[in-house]
Amino acid sequence: MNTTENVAVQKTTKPSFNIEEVLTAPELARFYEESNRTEFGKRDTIFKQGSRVTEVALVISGLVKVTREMRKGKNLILRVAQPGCFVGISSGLASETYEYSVCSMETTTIRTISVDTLRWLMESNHRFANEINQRICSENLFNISRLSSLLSKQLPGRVADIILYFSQDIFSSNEFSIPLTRQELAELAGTTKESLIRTLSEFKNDKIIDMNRNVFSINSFNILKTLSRLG
Amino acid sequence: MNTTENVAVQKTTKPSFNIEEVLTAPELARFYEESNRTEFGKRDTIFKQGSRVTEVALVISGLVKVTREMRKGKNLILRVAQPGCFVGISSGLASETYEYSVCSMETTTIRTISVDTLRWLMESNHRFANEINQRICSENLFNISRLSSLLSKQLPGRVADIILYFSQDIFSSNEFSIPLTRQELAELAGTTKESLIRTLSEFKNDKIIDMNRNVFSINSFNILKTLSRLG
DNA sequence: AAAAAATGGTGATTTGAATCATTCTTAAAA
DNA sequence: TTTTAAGAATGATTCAAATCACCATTTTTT
Repeated sequence: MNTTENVAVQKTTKPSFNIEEVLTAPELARFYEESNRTEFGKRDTIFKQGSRVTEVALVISGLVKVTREMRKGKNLILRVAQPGCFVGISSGLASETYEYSVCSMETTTIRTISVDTLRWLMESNHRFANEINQRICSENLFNISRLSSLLSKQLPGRVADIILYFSQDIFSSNEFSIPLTRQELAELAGTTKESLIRTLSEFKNDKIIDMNRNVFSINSFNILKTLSRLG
Repeated sequence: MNTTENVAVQKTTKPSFNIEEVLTAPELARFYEESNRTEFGKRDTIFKQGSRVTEVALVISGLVKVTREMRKGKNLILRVAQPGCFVGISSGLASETYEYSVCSMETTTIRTISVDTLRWLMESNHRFANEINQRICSENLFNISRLSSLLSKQLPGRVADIILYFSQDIFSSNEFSIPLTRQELAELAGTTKESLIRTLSEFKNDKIIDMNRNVFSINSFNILKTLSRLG
């Protein structure tokens, strides 16, 4: 057995620092001067996969999803980003175009800065640069973890993973309302709408969770964790 | 249709810069002073998933594979790293333990440096830091690309991907000998030994490739690319 | 050189999940 | 309110790939 378990979803969506604390006054001034605050509705496109990268964004309030558009109509939700998270950095620093789309899941405010400004801030402030580096690396490890989970676990394990993900990483609660459709939940679990629904229904029948419409509550964390572990 | 196609394997394994060119004389001196040159045999473990991260490595010569150990006996090869590539950076900068194993595929020389030395170099030299950042981001985009390919393509497309990967990214030739067993090729394509063998045999019967033992040669790049594209 | 182990290859069978088809339900639009 | 559309749910069927069971071949060890 491995020391590193395949917990598909780790605490990588949670921000580990606050801009205001890390940047100096002049850097912060420049950040606010050169960034643009934008508001988005319940389900708007913030960055579109395939379009030219100009900016990265910091989520101020709300919730966004980062999705990879695969073949026609098939999507994979990579992660959900919360206030304090940056989105678009990997594409910004290593690609000409966005390699994924970013969409709001609810009313959301973001601040966008140009890639140049990001680079300037990173050169100007080592601590900031370190924090950004660490986030990129964490995101990378998170993707590796998902790669192995999505590839090696079967449905019950993957569905358990996404329930634990929302409970632990996003809402820090065992009762929560998920602002995603069944189709989107399937895109997070790497499956189809029908299969996801079936698995959720089984969980409900087995009293592992309660669920009405989009409100979920977890009855047995242990069973979910076991399902996640055993795949 | 998307602008960004799911080319599973992109040129992320190729190094984009040379240490000697980027570091200053004193930095280089420190790099050589604080790094250790180590030689490995045909299939040795360099870093072991789950063990405490102390160092990252620069591949000097040879070829290594980066693998994620999933459940009992199930592995996924994440990438093949060539001379000039660093391995272990994501784990080094964002984890206490290695999140993947690194193993030599042939006689290999590496230089290891401590994470502290890596951090020092990154703080000391902006260009070096930028290059490292860019590599981490590329690796991340590469993993995202694989995630979507492995999840959305079926076997012929995934097998076509790995043949194209070795041909284009690793050996830059349409005839090459792959230093991996069938089992390992399966671990790269995210499938089982038997299924991989069957698919390769079909490719051979259809005259898309020639193959005897570990020597592969590509007869039709176009068919492979089409298979990769259509999944 | 003989024995043992690891790797390569094949056929038959099983199976998890995708797909297809349809109904029910909630939300939005006319 | 009625109509229309979008989302949720369930059953029946199909299918790609995993698993199981072997045998052949190559490599390594004794």
